[in-house]
Amino acid sequence: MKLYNTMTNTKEEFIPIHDRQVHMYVCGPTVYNYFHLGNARPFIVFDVLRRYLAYKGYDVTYVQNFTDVDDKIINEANKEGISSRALSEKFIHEYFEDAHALGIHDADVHPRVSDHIEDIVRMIEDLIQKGYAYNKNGNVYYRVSAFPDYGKLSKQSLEDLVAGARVEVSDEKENPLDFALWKKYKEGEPYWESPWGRGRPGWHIECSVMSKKYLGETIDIHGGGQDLIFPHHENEVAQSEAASGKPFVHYWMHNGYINVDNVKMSKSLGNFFMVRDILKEFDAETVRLLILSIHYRNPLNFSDGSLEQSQNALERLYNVKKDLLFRMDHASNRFSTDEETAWLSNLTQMVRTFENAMEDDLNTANAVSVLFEMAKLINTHVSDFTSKEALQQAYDTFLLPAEILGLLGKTEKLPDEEVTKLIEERQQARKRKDFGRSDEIRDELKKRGILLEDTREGVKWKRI
RNA sequence: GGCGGCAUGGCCAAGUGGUAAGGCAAAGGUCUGCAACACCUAUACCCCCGGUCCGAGUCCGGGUGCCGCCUCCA
Repeated sequence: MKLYNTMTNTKEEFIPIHDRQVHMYVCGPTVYNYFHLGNARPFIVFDVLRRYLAYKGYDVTYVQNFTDVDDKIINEANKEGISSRALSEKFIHEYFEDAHALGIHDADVHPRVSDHIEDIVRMIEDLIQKGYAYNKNGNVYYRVSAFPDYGKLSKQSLEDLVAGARVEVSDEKENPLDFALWKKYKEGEPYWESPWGRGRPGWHIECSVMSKKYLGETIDIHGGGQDLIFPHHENEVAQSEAASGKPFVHYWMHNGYINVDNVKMSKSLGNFFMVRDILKEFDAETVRLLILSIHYRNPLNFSDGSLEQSQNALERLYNVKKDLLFRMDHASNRFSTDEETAWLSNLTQMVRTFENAMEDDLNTANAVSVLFEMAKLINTHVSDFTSKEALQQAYDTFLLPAEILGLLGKTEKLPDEEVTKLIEERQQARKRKDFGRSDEIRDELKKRGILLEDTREGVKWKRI
Protein backbone atom coordinates (compact mmCIF):
# COMPACT_ATOMS: atom_id res chain seq x y z
CA MET A 1 0.00 0.00 0.00
CA LYS A 2 1.22 3.46 -0.84
CA LEU A 3 0.52 6.48 1.33
CA TYR A 4 1.38 10.10 0.69
CA ASN A 5 3.66 11.36 3.41
CA THR A 6 3.55 15.09 4.13
CA MET A 7 7.02 14.89 5.63
CA THR A 8 8.59 13.83 2.34
CA ASN A 9 5.90 15.10 -0.05
CA THR A 10 5.86 11.79 -1.87
CA LYS A 11 3.84 8.63 -2.00
CA GLU A 12 5.69 5.95 -0.08
CA GLU A 13 5.23 2.25 0.35
CA PHE A 14 3.59 1.70 3.71
CA ILE A 15 5.72 -0.45 5.97
CA PRO A 16 4.56 -0.65 9.57
CA ILE A 17 7.10 -0.62 12.38
CA HIS A 18 5.85 -3.89 13.82
CA ASP A 19 5.08 -6.51 11.24
CA ARG A 20 1.26 -6.76 11.34
CA GLN A 21 0.50 -3.91 13.71
CA VAL A 22 -0.40 -0.35 12.88
CA HIS A 23 -0.35 2.42 15.42
CA MET A 24 -2.20 5.49 14.31
CA TYR A 25 -3.15 8.76 15.93
CA VAL A 26 -5.66 11.25 14.58
CA CYS A 27 -6.23 14.69 16.02
CA GLY A 28 -9.72 14.82 17.42
CA PRO A 29 -12.09 17.67 18.08
CA THR A 30 -11.89 20.56 20.49
CA VAL A 31 -15.15 19.96 22.23
CA TYR A 32 -16.88 23.31 22.49
CA ASN A 33 -19.52 22.82 19.81
CA TYR A 34 -21.09 20.30 17.45
CA PHE A 35 -18.76 19.40 14.63
CA HIS A 36 -19.27 20.56 11.07
CA LEU A 37 -18.77 18.88 7.73
CA GLY A 38 -15.17 20.04 7.49
CA ASN A 39 -14.41 18.52 10.86
CA ALA A 40 -16.11 15.32 9.77
CA ARG A 41 -13.84 14.78 6.80
CA PRO A 42 -10.79 13.48 8.66
CA PHE A 43 -13.00 11.42 10.97
CA ILE A 44 -14.50 9.67 7.98
CA VAL A 45 -11.34 9.42 5.91
CA PHE A 46 -9.23 7.92 8.68
CA ASP A 47 -12.08 5.69 9.73
CA VAL A 48 -11.97 4.24 6.22
CA LEU A 49 -8.19 3.92 6.31
CA ARG A 50 -8.45 2.07 9.56
CA ARG A 51 -11.16 -0.23 8.24
CA TYR A 52 -9.12 -0.99 5.17
CA LEU A 53 -5.98 -1.78 7.14
CA ALA A 54 -8.00 -4.08 9.37
CA TYR A 55 -9.46 -5.73 6.28
CA LYS A 56 -5.92 -6.35 5.08
CA GLY A 57 -5.20 -8.15 8.29
CA TYR A 58 -3.40 -5.49 10.28
CA ASP A 59 -3.96 -5.18 13.98
CA VAL A 60 -4.73 -1.48 14.17
CA THR A 61 -4.54 0.56 17.33
CA TYR A 62 -6.30 3.84 16.73
CA VAL A 63 -6.14 6.79 19.09
CA GLN A 64 -8.17 9.96 18.71
CA ASN A 65 -8.01 12.59 21.42
CA PHE A 66 -10.50 15.05 22.78
CA THR A 67 -9.11 18.52 23.42
CA ASP A 68 -11.09 19.49 26.47
CA VAL A 69 -8.79 22.19 27.83
CA ASP A 70 -8.59 25.14 25.50
CA ASP A 71 -9.25 28.87 25.10
CA LYS A 72 -12.34 28.34 22.98
CA ILE A 73 -13.84 26.01 25.52
CA ILE A 74 -13.14 28.44 28.33
CA ASN A 75 -14.68 31.32 26.41
CA GLU A 76 -17.75 29.38 25.45
CA ALA A 77 -18.20 27.98 28.96
CA ASN A 78 -17.90 31.43 30.50
CA LYS A 79 -20.39 32.78 28.01
CA GLU A 80 -22.87 30.10 29.01
CA GLY A 81 -22.02 30.42 32.67
CA ILE A 82 -21.06 26.78 33.11
CA SER A 83 -17.78 25.08 33.86
CA SER A 84 -15.37 24.11 31.12
CA ARG A 85 -15.73 20.57 32.26
CA ALA A 86 -19.50 20.58 31.93
CA LEU A 87 -19.28 22.10 28.47
CA SER A 88 -16.72 19.65 27.20
CA GLU A 89 -18.58 16.71 28.71
CA LYS A 90 -21.64 17.75 26.79
CA PHE A 91 -19.87 18.04 23.47
CA ILE A 92 -17.92 14.84 23.91
CA HIS A 93 -21.30 13.21 24.23
CA GLU A 94 -22.54 15.04 21.16
CA TYR A 95 -19.43 14.05 19.26
CA PHE A 96 -20.19 10.38 19.79
CA GLU A 97 -23.78 10.88 18.79
CA ASP A 98 -22.86 12.41 15.43
CA ALA A 99 -19.90 10.13 14.85
CA HIS A 100 -21.99 7.05 15.45
CA ALA A 101 -24.67 8.38 13.17
CA LEU A 102 -22.02 8.75 10.47
CA GLY A 103 -20.87 5.19 10.98
CA ILE A 104 -17.51 6.25 12.38
CA HIS A 105 -16.18 3.53 14.62
CA ASP A 106 -14.91 4.52 18.04
CA ALA A 107 -11.16 4.72 18.43
CA ASP A 108 -9.48 2.17 20.66
CA VAL A 109 -8.65 5.03 23.00
CA HIS A 110 -10.25 8.48 23.20
CA PRO A 111 -7.94 10.19 25.67
CA ARG A 112 -8.81 13.56 27.14
CA VAL A 113 -6.32 16.24 28.01
CA SER A 114 -7.81 16.79 31.45
CA ASP A 115 -7.07 13.18 32.36
CA HIS A 116 -3.41 13.49 31.40
CA ILE A 117 -2.16 16.54 33.23
CA GLU A 118 0.42 14.58 35.19
CA ASP A 119 1.83 13.01 32.05
CA ILE A 120 1.94 16.42 30.44
CA VAL A 121 3.76 17.96 33.39
CA ARG A 122 6.29 15.14 33.30
CA MET A 123 7.01 15.64 29.63
CA ILE A 124 7.40 19.39 30.07
CA GLU A 125 9.84 18.81 32.92
CA ASP A 126 11.76 16.46 30.68
CA LEU A 127 11.90 19.08 27.93
CA ILE A 128 13.09 21.76 30.36
CA GLN A 129 15.74 19.44 31.68
CA LYS A 130 16.98 18.71 28.19
CA GLY A 131 17.16 22.39 27.35
CA TYR A 132 14.20 22.47 24.96
CA ALA A 133 11.94 24.52 27.17
CA TYR A 134 12.12 27.32 29.71
CA ASN A 135 9.95 28.72 32.45
CA LYS A 136 9.21 32.45 32.48
CA ASN A 137 7.06 33.65 35.36
CA GLY A 138 4.97 30.52 35.42
CA ASN A 139 4.62 30.25 31.65
CA VAL A 140 6.66 27.50 30.07
CA TYR A 141 7.69 27.89 26.44
CA TYR A 142 9.25 25.54 23.93
CA ARG A 143 12.62 26.81 22.76
CA VAL A 144 12.30 26.52 19.02
CA SER A 145 15.91 27.49 18.39
CA ALA A 146 17.04 24.40 20.31
CA PHE A 147 15.48 22.08 17.74
CA PRO A 148 17.41 22.40 14.48
CA ASP A 149 14.82 20.46 12.49
CA TYR A 150 12.04 22.89 13.37
CA GLY A 151 10.09 23.51 10.17
CA LYS A 152 10.84 20.19 8.52
CA LEU A 153 7.22 19.12 8.31
CA SER A 154 5.81 22.39 7.00
CA LYS A 155 8.93 23.00 4.88
CA GLN A 156 9.57 26.37 6.39
CA SER A 157 12.78 27.82 7.67
CA LEU A 158 12.85 29.61 10.99
CA GLU A 159 13.73 32.86 9.25
CA ASP A 160 10.77 32.63 6.88
CA LEU A 161 8.45 31.82 9.73
CA VAL A 162 9.68 34.79 11.70
CA ALA A 163 9.29 37.07 8.69
CA GLY A 164 5.66 36.09 8.20
CA ALA A 165 4.86 35.74 11.85
CA ARG A 166 1.63 37.25 13.01
CA VAL A 167 2.00 35.94 16.50
CA GLU A 168 1.75 38.29 19.41
CA VAL A 169 5.06 39.66 20.46
CA SER A 170 5.78 38.76 24.01
CA ASP A 171 8.60 39.96 26.19
CA GLU A 172 8.68 36.61 27.84
CA LYS A 173 9.56 34.64 24.74
CA GLU A 174 13.13 34.23 23.63
CA ASN A 175 11.88 33.88 20.09
CA PRO A 176 8.49 34.93 18.72
CA LEU A 177 7.96 31.38 17.44
CA ASP A 178 8.42 29.80 20.82
CA PHE A 179 5.09 28.36 21.84
CA ALA A 180 3.45 27.72 25.18
CA LEU A 181 3.72 24.31 26.79
CA TRP A 182 2.21 25.51 30.05
CA LYS A 183 0.08 28.60 30.53
CA LYS A 184 -0.01 30.42 33.81
CA TYR A 185 -3.37 30.55 35.59
CA LYS A 186 -5.67 33.45 34.81
CA GLU A 187 -8.89 34.43 36.53
CA GLY A 188 -11.84 32.40 35.28
CA GLU A 189 -9.80 29.56 33.80
CA PRO A 190 -9.46 25.98 34.91
CA TYR A 191 -6.10 25.17 36.48
CA TRP A 192 -3.92 22.42 37.85
CA GLU A 193 -0.97 22.60 40.20
CA SER A 194 2.46 22.20 38.64
CA PRO A 195 6.13 22.78 39.42
CA TRP A 196 5.69 26.22 37.79
CA GLY A 197 2.61 27.13 39.74
CA ARG A 198 -1.03 26.93 38.87
CA GLY A 199 -1.88 26.76 35.22
CA ARG A 200 -2.97 24.61 32.31
CA PRO A 201 -1.27 22.92 29.37
CA GLY A 202 -0.85 24.59 25.99
CA TRP A 203 -2.48 23.04 22.97
CA HIS A 204 0.31 21.16 21.25
CA ILE A 205 1.80 19.20 24.10
CA GLU A 206 -1.26 17.02 24.60
CA CYS A 207 -0.90 15.11 21.35
CA SER A 208 2.77 14.40 21.95
CA VAL A 209 2.01 13.11 25.41
CA MET A 210 -1.03 11.02 24.61
CA SER A 211 0.42 9.62 21.42
CA LYS A 212 3.48 8.43 23.31
CA LYS A 213 1.46 7.06 26.20
CA TYR A 214 -0.83 4.89 24.10
CA LEU A 215 1.21 4.18 20.99
CA GLY A 216 4.86 4.60 21.87
CA GLU A 217 7.61 7.06 20.99
CA THR A 218 7.49 6.31 17.28
CA ILE A 219 4.17 5.65 15.59
CA ASP A 220 3.16 4.59 12.11
CA ILE A 221 0.54 7.10 11.04
CA HIS A 222 -0.51 10.48 12.31
CA GLY A 223 -3.43 12.14 10.60
CA GLY A 224 -5.41 15.34 10.59
CA GLY A 225 -6.52 18.26 8.47
CA GLN A 226 -4.06 20.23 6.40
CA ASP A 227 -4.55 23.22 8.64
CA LEU A 228 -2.85 21.31 11.43
CA ILE A 229 0.46 20.96 9.59
CA PHE A 230 1.58 24.27 10.97
CA PRO A 231 1.88 24.97 13.79
CA HIS A 232 0.25 22.03 15.52
CA HIS A 233 1.98 19.07 13.93
CA GLU A 234 5.24 20.91 13.47
CA ASN A 235 5.22 21.56 17.19
CA GLU A 236 4.36 17.97 17.98
CA VAL A 237 7.40 16.86 16.02
CA ALA A 238 9.56 19.33 17.89
CA GLN A 239 8.27 18.21 21.30
CA SER A 240 8.25 14.48 20.71
CA GLU A 241 11.55 14.17 18.91
CA ALA A 242 13.31 16.49 21.33
CA ALA A 243 12.08 14.39 24.23
CA SER A 244 12.72 10.95 22.78
CA GLY A 245 15.56 11.55 20.36
CA LYS A 246 13.69 9.31 17.92
CA PRO A 247 11.52 9.93 14.88
CA PHE A 248 7.98 10.68 16.00
CA VAL A 249 5.87 9.59 13.04
CA HIS A 250 6.62 7.51 9.95
CA TYR A 251 3.69 8.64 7.80
CA TRP A 252 2.07 12.06 8.15
CA MET A 253 -1.30 12.18 6.43
CA HIS A 254 -3.30 15.35 5.89
CA ASN A 255 -6.71 15.68 4.34
CA GLY A 256 -7.81 18.65 2.25
CA TYR A 257 -10.44 21.14 3.25
CA ILE A 258 -14.08 21.31 2.53
CA ASN A 259 -14.78 24.58 0.80
CA VAL A 260 -17.91 26.58 0.31
CA ASP A 261 -17.82 28.76 -2.79
CA ASN A 262 -14.15 27.87 -3.00
CA VAL A 263 -13.46 29.23 0.45
CA LYS A 264 -12.48 27.02 3.34
CA MET A 265 -15.36 26.00 5.57
CA SER A 266 -14.58 27.14 9.07
CA LYS A 267 -16.22 28.21 12.24
CA SER A 268 -14.57 31.59 12.23
CA LEU A 269 -15.88 32.43 8.76
CA GLY A 270 -19.32 31.21 9.66
CA ASN A 271 -19.73 29.36 6.36
CA PHE A 272 -20.09 25.96 7.95
CA PHE A 273 -22.70 23.23 7.94
CA MET A 274 -23.03 21.21 11.08
CA VAL A 275 -23.31 17.49 10.68
CA ARG A 276 -26.13 17.55 13.20
CA ASP A 277 -28.17 19.76 10.87
CA ILE A 278 -27.26 17.94 7.68
CA LEU A 279 -28.43 14.67 9.17
CA LYS A 280 -31.88 16.12 9.69
CA GLU A 281 -32.26 16.23 5.94
CA PHE A 282 -29.89 13.64 4.56
CA ASP A 283 -28.89 10.13 5.33
CA ALA A 284 -25.52 9.64 7.01
CA GLU A 285 -24.30 7.42 4.21
CA THR A 286 -25.03 10.23 1.76
CA VAL A 287 -22.51 12.32 3.68
CA ARG A 288 -19.99 9.50 3.69
CA LEU A 289 -20.41 8.94 -0.04
CA LEU A 290 -19.95 12.64 -0.74
CA ILE A 291 -16.71 12.75 1.20
CA LEU A 292 -15.38 9.48 -0.16
CA SER A 293 -16.18 10.48 -3.75
CA ILE A 294 -13.22 12.80 -3.65
CA HIS A 295 -9.61 11.94 -3.01
CA TYR A 296 -8.86 12.87 0.60
CA ARG A 297 -6.02 15.24 -0.26
CA ASN A 298 -8.05 17.28 -2.71
CA PRO A 299 -10.35 20.10 -1.73
CA LEU A 300 -14.04 19.27 -1.70
CA ASN A 301 -16.16 22.13 -2.86
CA PHE A 302 -19.46 21.84 -1.07
CA SER A 303 -22.48 23.38 -2.75
CA ASP A 304 -26.25 23.22 -2.76
CA GLY A 305 -26.53 20.20 -4.99
CA SER A 306 -23.67 18.18 -3.51
CA LEU A 307 -25.75 16.16 -1.12
CA GLU A 308 -28.61 15.63 -3.57
CA GLN A 309 -26.15 14.26 -6.10
CA SER A 310 -24.69 11.88 -3.57
CA GLN A 311 -28.12 10.89 -2.39
CA ASN A 312 -29.19 9.92 -5.89
CA ALA A 313 -25.96 8.08 -6.51
CA LEU A 314 -26.33 6.18 -3.27
CA GLU A 315 -29.83 5.19 -4.23
CA ARG A 316 -28.51 3.56 -7.37
CA LEU A 317 -26.26 1.37 -5.24
CA TYR A 318 -29.04 0.54 -2.84
CA ASN A 319 -31.25 -0.50 -5.74
CA VAL A 320 -28.70 -3.16 -6.58
CA LYS A 321 -28.59 -4.43 -3.04
CA LYS A 322 -32.36 -4.56 -2.76
CA ASP A 323 -32.71 -6.17 -6.16
CA LEU A 324 -30.32 -8.96 -5.20
CA LEU A 325 -32.17 -9.53 -1.94
CA PHE A 326 -35.46 -9.65 -3.78
CA ARG A 327 -34.14 -12.12 -6.31
CA MET A 328 -32.61 -14.32 -3.64
CA ASP A 329 -36.09 -14.69 -2.20
CA HIS A 330 -37.30 -15.99 -5.52
CA ALA A 331 -34.22 -18.01 -6.44
CA SER A 332 -33.82 -21.71 -7.08
CA ASN A 333 -31.61 -23.92 -5.00
CA ARG A 334 -29.68 -25.42 -7.89
CA PHE A 335 -25.96 -24.92 -8.20
CA SER A 336 -24.46 -22.07 -10.19
CA THR A 337 -24.09 -22.49 -13.93
CA ASP A 338 -20.87 -21.83 -15.81
CA GLU A 339 -22.24 -18.51 -16.96
CA GLU A 340 -23.01 -17.55 -13.42
CA THR A 341 -19.56 -18.59 -12.30
CA ALA A 342 -17.96 -16.47 -15.00
CA TRP A 343 -20.10 -13.52 -13.98
CA LEU A 344 -19.08 -13.92 -10.35
CA SER A 345 -15.47 -14.19 -11.32
CA ASN A 346 -15.71 -10.85 -13.09
CA LEU A 347 -17.27 -9.36 -10.00
CA THR A 348 -14.54 -10.74 -7.80
CA GLN A 349 -11.99 -9.27 -10.15
CA MET A 350 -13.50 -5.88 -9.40
CA VAL A 351 -12.75 -6.34 -5.74
CA ARG A 352 -9.09 -6.47 -6.77
CA THR A 353 -9.56 -3.20 -8.64
CA PHE A 354 -11.12 -1.76 -5.52
CA GLU A 355 -8.14 -2.84 -3.46
CA ASN A 356 -5.73 -1.36 -5.96
CA ALA A 357 -7.52 1.96 -5.67
CA MET A 358 -7.46 1.88 -1.88
CA GLU A 359 -3.81 0.96 -1.87
CA ASP A 360 -2.94 3.87 -4.11
CA ASP A 361 -2.87 6.42 -1.32
CA LEU A 362 -6.42 5.65 -0.29
CA ASN A 363 -7.98 6.65 -3.59
CA THR A 364 -11.56 6.34 -2.42
CA ALA A 365 -12.83 8.23 -5.46
CA ASN A 366 -11.70 5.37 -7.65
CA ALA A 367 -12.77 2.85 -5.06
CA VAL A 368 -16.28 4.29 -5.14
CA SER A 369 -16.34 4.15 -8.91
CA VAL A 370 -15.65 0.42 -8.67
CA LEU A 371 -18.89 0.07 -6.72
CA PHE A 372 -20.72 1.60 -9.65
CA GLU A 373 -18.94 -0.67 -12.10
CA MET A 374 -20.02 -3.63 -10.02
CA ALA A 375 -23.53 -2.24 -9.99
CA LYS A 376 -23.52 -2.06 -13.76
CA LEU A 377 -22.21 -5.59 -14.13
CA ILE A 378 -24.82 -6.92 -11.76
CA ASN A 379 -27.70 -4.97 -13.29
CA THR A 380 -26.79 -6.03 -16.80
CA HIS A 381 -26.75 -9.75 -16.10
CA VAL A 382 -28.68 -10.41 -12.96
CA SER A 383 -31.94 -11.18 -14.73
CA ASP A 384 -30.27 -14.13 -16.48
CA PHE A 385 -29.34 -15.78 -13.25
CA THR A 386 -31.57 -17.57 -10.85
CA SER A 387 -29.44 -19.73 -8.61
CA LYS A 388 -29.57 -18.70 -5.01
CA GLU A 389 -25.94 -19.64 -4.59
CA ALA A 390 -24.83 -17.29 -7.36
CA LEU A 391 -27.02 -14.45 -6.17
CA GLN A 392 -25.81 -14.81 -2.63
CA GLN A 393 -22.21 -14.69 -3.82
CA ALA A 394 -22.89 -11.65 -5.96
CA TYR A 395 -24.49 -10.00 -2.95
CA ASP A 396 -21.55 -10.76 -0.68
CA THR A 397 -19.01 -9.66 -3.26
CA PHE A 398 -20.83 -6.41 -3.93
CA LEU A 399 -21.17 -5.57 -0.26
CA LEU A 400 -17.61 -6.35 0.72
CA PRO A 401 -16.03 -3.12 -0.60
CA ALA A 402 -19.11 -1.15 0.38
CA GLU A 403 -18.70 -2.24 3.98
CA ILE A 404 -15.10 -1.09 4.05
CA LEU A 405 -16.28 2.33 2.93
CA GLY A 406 -19.08 2.20 5.47
CA LEU A 407 -21.80 2.21 2.80
CA LEU A 408 -24.88 0.11 2.09
CA GLY A 409 -25.18 -0.89 5.71
CA LYS A 410 -28.84 -0.12 6.12
CA THR A 411 -31.33 -2.95 6.13
CA GLU A 412 -35.01 -2.53 5.48
CA LYS A 413 -37.80 -3.58 7.73
CA LEU A 414 -40.28 -5.85 6.07
CA PRO A 415 -43.60 -4.24 5.24
CA ASP A 416 -46.26 -4.83 7.86
CA GLU A 417 -49.27 -7.03 7.33
CA GLU A 418 -51.54 -4.26 6.19
CA VAL A 419 -49.09 -3.14 3.55
CA THR A 420 -48.62 -6.70 2.36
CA LYS A 421 -52.39 -6.99 2.04
CA LEU A 422 -52.63 -3.80 0.00
CA ILE A 423 -49.89 -4.98 -2.31
CA GLU A 424 -51.76 -8.23 -2.82
CA GLU A 425 -55.02 -6.40 -3.46
CA ARG A 426 -53.28 -4.23 -6.02
CA GLN A 427 -51.99 -7.32 -7.81
CA GLN A 428 -55.55 -8.61 -8.04
CA ALA A 429 -56.72 -5.28 -9.41
CA ARG A 430 -53.97 -5.28 -12.00
CA LYS A 431 -54.93 -8.79 -13.05
CA ARG A 432 -58.44 -7.66 -13.85
CA LYS A 433 -57.02 -4.51 -15.42
CA ASP A 434 -58.57 -2.25 -12.84
CA PHE A 435 -55.75 0.27 -13.13
CA GLY A 436 -57.70 2.94 -11.33
CA ARG A 437 -57.74 0.92 -8.13
CA SER A 438 -54.19 -0.23 -8.76
CA ASP A 439 -52.84 3.30 -8.99
CA GLU A 440 -54.90 4.36 -6.01
CA ILE A 441 -53.17 1.76 -3.86
CA ARG A 442 -49.79 2.67 -5.24
CA ASP A 443 -50.38 6.32 -4.37
CA GLU A 444 -51.61 5.40 -0.92
CA LEU A 445 -48.48 3.36 -0.22
CA LYS A 446 -46.31 6.11 -1.61
CA LYS A 447 -47.81 8.42 0.98
CA ARG A 448 -46.72 5.93 3.59
CA GLY A 449 -43.20 5.99 2.19
CA ILE A 450 -43.33 2.79 0.22
CA LEU A 451 -42.54 2.78 -3.46
CA LEU A 452 -43.79 -0.07 -5.61
CA GLU A 453 -42.15 -1.34 -8.75
CA ASP A 454 -43.70 -3.93 -11.03
CA THR A 455 -41.11 -6.27 -12.44
CA ARG A 456 -41.26 -9.46 -14.44
CA GLU A 457 -40.37 -11.35 -11.28
CA GLY A 458 -43.10 -9.73 -9.20
CA VAL A 459 -43.76 -6.60 -7.21
CA LYS A 460 -40.82 -4.94 -5.57
CA TRP A 461 -41.16 -2.37 -2.84
CA LYS A 462 -38.77 -0.03 -1.20
CA ARG A 463 -38.90 2.68 1.38
CA ILE A 464 -38.34 6.24 0.37
C1' G B 1 7.42 38.05 1.59
C1' G B 2 8.08 32.36 2.67
C1' C B 3 5.80 27.51 1.92
C1' G B 4 1.98 24.65 -0.47
C1' G B 5 -2.35 23.37 -3.39
C1' C B 6 -5.96 23.68 -7.35
C1' A B 7 -7.74 24.64 -12.79
C1' U B 8 -10.83 17.98 -16.83
C1' G B 9 -18.12 17.81 -20.27
C1' G B 10 -24.29 21.47 -17.46
C1' C B 11 -22.69 19.78 -12.25
C1' C B 12 -19.46 16.42 -9.07
C1' A B 13 -14.97 13.83 -9.95
C1' A B 14 -10.65 9.97 -11.22
C1' G B 15 -6.65 9.86 -14.35
C1' U B 16 0.54 5.86 -13.39
C1' G B 17 3.25 9.75 -21.43
C1' G B 18 0.15 5.67 -25.54
C1' U B 19 -7.63 5.68 -28.07
C1' A B 20 -10.38 11.00 -21.58
C1' A B 21 -12.85 6.12 -15.38
C1' G B 22 -17.20 6.67 -12.55
C1' G B 23 -21.50 9.39 -10.69
C1' C B 24 -25.51 13.29 -10.85
C1' A B 25 -28.63 16.09 -14.22
C1' A B 26 -30.81 16.75 -18.93
C1' A B 27 -32.08 14.11 -24.19
C1' G B 28 -33.60 9.90 -27.37
C1' G B 29 -34.76 4.69 -27.28
C1' U B 30 -35.98 -0.51 -25.09
C1' C B 31 -38.89 -2.71 -21.13
C1' U B 32 -43.84 -1.33 -18.49
C1' G B 33 -51.23 -0.83 -18.54
C1' C B 34 -48.93 3.85 -16.78
C1' A B 35 -44.87 4.64 -13.76
C1' A B 36 -40.47 3.24 -11.27
C1' C B 37 -36.03 0.31 -11.60
C1' A B 38 -32.78 -1.34 -15.22
C1' C B 39 -30.51 -1.50 -19.94
C1' C B 40 -28.99 0.80 -24.78
C1' U B 41 -27.46 5.45 -27.55
C1' A B 42 -25.33 10.36 -28.32
C1' U B 43 -22.61 14.07 -25.68
C1' A B 44 -15.02 16.86 -23.55
C1' C B 45 -10.56 20.76 -28.79
C1' C B 46 -8.57 18.36 -20.41
C1' C B 47 -7.24 27.47 -18.31
C1' C B 48 -3.56 29.95 -22.02
C1' C B 49 1.38 30.17 -24.68
C1' G B 50 5.87 27.82 -25.75
C1' G B 51 9.09 23.30 -25.40
C1' U B 52 10.71 17.86 -24.98
C1' C B 53 8.86 13.31 -27.28
C1' C B 54 6.88 8.92 -32.55
C1' G B 55 3.05 10.37 -28.91
C1' A B 56 1.37 15.16 -23.31
C1' G B 57 -4.63 16.20 -19.43
C1' U B 58 -0.16 13.70 -17.70
C1' C B 59 6.92 15.94 -18.25
C1' C B 60 9.73 21.01 -18.64
C1' G B 61 9.53 26.57 -19.02
C1' G B 62 6.49 30.91 -18.93
C1' G B 63 1.72 33.07 -18.08
C1' U B 64 -3.52 33.73 -16.15
C1' G B 65 -7.17 32.77 -12.46
C1' C B 66 -8.59 30.79 -7.69
C1' C B 67 -7.47 28.89 -2.81
C1' G B 68 -4.80 27.49 1.68
C1' C B 69 -0.96 27.69 5.71
C1' C B 70 2.56 31.12 8.00
C1' U B 71 -2.75 33.57 14.51
C1' C B 72 -7.45 29.64 16.57
C1' C B 73 -9.01 26.08 12.86
C1' A B 74 -10.15 19.28 10.49
